[in-house]
Amino acid sequence: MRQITIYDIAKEANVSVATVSRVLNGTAPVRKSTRAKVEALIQSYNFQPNGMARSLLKNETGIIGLIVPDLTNPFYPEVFAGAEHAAHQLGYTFLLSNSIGDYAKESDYLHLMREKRVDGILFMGGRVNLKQCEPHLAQELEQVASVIPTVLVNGAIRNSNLVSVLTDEGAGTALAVQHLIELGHRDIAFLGGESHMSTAAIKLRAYRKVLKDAGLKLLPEWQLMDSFSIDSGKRQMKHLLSLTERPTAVVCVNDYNAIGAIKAAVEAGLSVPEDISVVGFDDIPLAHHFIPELTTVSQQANDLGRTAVGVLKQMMEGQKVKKQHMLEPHLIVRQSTRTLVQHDV
Amino acid sequence: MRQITIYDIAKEANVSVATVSRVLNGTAPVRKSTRAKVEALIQSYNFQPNGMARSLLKNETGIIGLIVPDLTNPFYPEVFAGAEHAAHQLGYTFLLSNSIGDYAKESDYLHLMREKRVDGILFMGGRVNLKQCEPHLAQELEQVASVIPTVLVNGAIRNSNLVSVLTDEGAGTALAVQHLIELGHRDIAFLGGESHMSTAAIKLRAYRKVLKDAGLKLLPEWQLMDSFSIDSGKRQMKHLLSLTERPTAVVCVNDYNAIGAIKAAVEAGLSVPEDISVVGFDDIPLAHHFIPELTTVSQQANDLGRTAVGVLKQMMEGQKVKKQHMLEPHLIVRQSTRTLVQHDV
DNA sequence: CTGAAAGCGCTAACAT
DNA sequence: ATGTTAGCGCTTTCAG
Repeated sequence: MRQITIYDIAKEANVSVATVSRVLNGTAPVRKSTRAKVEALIQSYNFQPNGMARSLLKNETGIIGLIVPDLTNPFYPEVFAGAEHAAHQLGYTFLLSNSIGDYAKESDYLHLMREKRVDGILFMGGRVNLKQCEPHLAQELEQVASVIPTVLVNGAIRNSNLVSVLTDEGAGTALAVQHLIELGHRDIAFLGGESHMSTAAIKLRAYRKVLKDAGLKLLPEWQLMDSFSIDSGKRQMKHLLSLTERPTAVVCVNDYNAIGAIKAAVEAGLSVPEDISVVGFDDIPLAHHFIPELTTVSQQANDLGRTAVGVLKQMMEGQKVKKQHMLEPHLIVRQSTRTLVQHDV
Repeated sequence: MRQITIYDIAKEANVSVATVSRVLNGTAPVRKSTRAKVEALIQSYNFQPNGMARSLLKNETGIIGLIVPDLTNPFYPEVFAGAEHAAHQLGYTFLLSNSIGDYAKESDYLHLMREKRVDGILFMGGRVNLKQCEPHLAQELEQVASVIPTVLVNGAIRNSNLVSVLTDEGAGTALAVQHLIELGHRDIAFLGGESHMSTAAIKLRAYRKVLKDAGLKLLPEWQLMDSFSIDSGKRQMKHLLSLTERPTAVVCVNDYNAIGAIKAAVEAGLSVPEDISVVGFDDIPLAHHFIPELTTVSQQANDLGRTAVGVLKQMMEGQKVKKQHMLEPHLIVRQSTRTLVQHDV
């Protein structure tokens, strides 16, 4: 059914629409009595101005488009929460889309958001997590970004001008490996994710560098790549345990992998951390509720979201911003790692 | 910077805006050559029609407003995923808001969505999960619903005409309790959530009924109410273990409570399910990755989301729909429950 | 097959 | 302090 408009109110109050608009927005003085009359009408009709009309005129929607691969991965809701909090204070709401890492769907949504004229875009996952993003996908993103302020969250696209907000994952991994070394571990493996993703590559590189700098063993068969799931962690740990030369500790590409690894170890009759130390990455909420509680690297997902909105805001205001905004991760030591004890005493 | 409009295209192609509109929407035949000319221009300018203008005219936005208490609770992303999938196929996108169970924020968002003229609203959490919703909160919701098709997901408001899609939580709890009884348990406790929430009340009632019908012990001190968090589960289990008369199994209001309960039991030196059986509710993704894997009741969160969108769609099309759409939950038996063994042999 | 023009609901000059 | 009016960018009669 047709909703009440500003005209209906104006007519009934015997004033012009301009006056109604004025009381609505407080944009110019209105005599007290007229204001009261109008306000009463607004109340009684429960009138709410049409945002589309206003948006069309002002050329702004108050909406930020958020493209996320999969909200079911607890990392993203955390980022979302941070972003939402910041955005709400600035008066923005989110148009949200799950891209499921499907590039076509990402493109779909990119177009949709352009059509809907969102004021800004936050893009996570999919193509911006690739080690090497295909040119046409990158170009599409740049094209959109040239019209709508866009920031890549927790990812980046090389050789582009796209601005991104991300965690220093290399530094985070170094923290994890160093922690294990300090605990006396010398045989440390790396459980990776999909090798074409930049996060896996960055972390592997950091892992190698720290081990090398420490003069420790760098076995190829201890550098695994699979995917980011719990099952992947299980598979990789199973493989590790089947080797004749076993590591005493593993660094995982993310918390899911770590959980999978622990499950596999437990199923094989080992204890964590007594028999093998495991460190994760991300600090998903579950990490400190799992048994054992997970030692992990916090990406401060909340901050990531908050910062991304802050940067986006600046861009929407037409300010110039840095191309890269790096957040420092930090190590959270809990129960899944501990001092190496020599079993062969 | 100003974006290209249909007028720019029209002028450059030497046609009227009407013609451009026609090729854009295929709403009337256009001569092949003109069409080609226009399409070329659209391509080269990378023109994208302004959705706001169209929305204003058509009086529809293609947006569904989704109000959720907390995406950080893994149940909701699951619902979202189901809803998103269904909505995407129908051409809708979501405007998403975290209400954090804050009624004022819920109201805020309700107004916002009305202002933005979303085509429909999906409302979860907060006031619709209350055992008894305050009249003015209920009224506000009804007012919005009278203007915008609205469905309550996984909740309801008594004595209202608001339509809702929900799981039969009573039936689900009965399933859980019966399962324990069949395993030989006779001393079964209930770990609840906040007592003013309908879900806690409904589940408690079902728990009582099944036990009573089976002629089993119904101790008041085994019927706990706290909140829905992991910590709450811990607290409640700790309390239970401090009693002189301990249950051999517990039914929890949700998976978080169950996980907390297990943690507390483990910390107290017990094993699950050897010493005590635990069943959860919701089947969050974590449930089958936890150690031990959780026996739980699946709400089929995905279905909930999908169904809600289906019902909403019907409402948006002006169809009449049932007031209540009940989904049947089912039991998923995993590792956290098992046959009672007599310790006092 | 194509163009002219009205109008969706609102805001913001510009008058008065 | 208030009214008139011109758009914002698009779709859709209504004419040709």
